[in-house]
Amino acid sequence: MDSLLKRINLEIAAIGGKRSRSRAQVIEVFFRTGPHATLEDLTHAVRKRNRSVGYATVYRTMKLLAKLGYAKELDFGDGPKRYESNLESHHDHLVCQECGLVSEFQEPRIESLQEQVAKQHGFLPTMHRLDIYGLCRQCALAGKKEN
Amino acid sequence: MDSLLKRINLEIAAIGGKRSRSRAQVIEVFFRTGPHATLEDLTHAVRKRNRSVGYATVYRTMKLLAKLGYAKELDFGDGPKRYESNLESHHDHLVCQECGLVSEFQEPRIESLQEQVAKQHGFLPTMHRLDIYGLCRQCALAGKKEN
DNA sequence: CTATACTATGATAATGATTTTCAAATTCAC
DNA sequence: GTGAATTTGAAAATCATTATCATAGTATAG
Repeated sequence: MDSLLKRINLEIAAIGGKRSRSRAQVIEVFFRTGPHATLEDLTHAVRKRNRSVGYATVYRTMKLLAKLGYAKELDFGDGPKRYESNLESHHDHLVCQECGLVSEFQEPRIESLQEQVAKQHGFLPTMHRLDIYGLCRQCALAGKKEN
Repeated sequence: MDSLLKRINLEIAAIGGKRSRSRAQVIEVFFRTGPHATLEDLTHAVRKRNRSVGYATVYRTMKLLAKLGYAKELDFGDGPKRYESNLESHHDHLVCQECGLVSEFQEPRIESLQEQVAKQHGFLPTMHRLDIYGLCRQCALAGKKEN
């Protein structure tokens, strides 16, 4: 964690930025918090430690982390954007439309088919997003019982 | 087109709704307009015919079409949501991050892998969204030349 | 250590898009 | 037509995101 923060600070310095306590706190909270947190979630979490951190700082820090490639912005079409660490290997999402649960999966065969499709279209892919919406196991079972 | 409108009106009646001229115009314009139109696009297009149609009516009509399954809401993470007809067979999107071009593709093998993944997770899928972001052929070539 | 020149911050305001409200108009069944 | 309902258009409210600005903090050169 400390070495990660150091690495990020180096990159920030490299693009002409300076360190800051608030930002470091946001970064630490972000990597310690579960995935799919909203800006509001993160702001709340940071403020538990340091009451004086403003929403704008959390916002700017997350934009910065996204720019540097450490965070990914997610948008599942409902409320606000969510953020997740980009340190782990790539994965896609299963989103429950009933309870909001977001789970993750990897499927290399899908990835490679995507590459193929892009190539066929002369398209140079930089990233993709695959979200499957529906009912998670729990909600699917609950739904069945009701009928 | 007329029969489509009739069918939609029947469904609206079935859920206790009434017809309306403005709504019919929105629906017609929507199906005649190219894909990936925003609410603003649609409002403009409708107003060419009928100056008095309000943005709210376009908004409500599109929500209704989405609810009935005739339209799909798209959100590519940039500006406002876009709408496309859901009458054609399912497809996914290639989104150019440079010029904004959105093209479509179908890949049944990806679809079936998605089914498999969902099943493995005990997940009951209702829909999915796969967007590949990157550079379209044109922009990829333009980028190469610059270097 | 201090001065200086910058970046970062927090509060707040501005923006942009979506959604709601409400009185008036329209539709439909009778 | 009449009455009970839905729909409409304009405007306001909401919600999330982004920009602004004066102040505070950080790095660096001397």
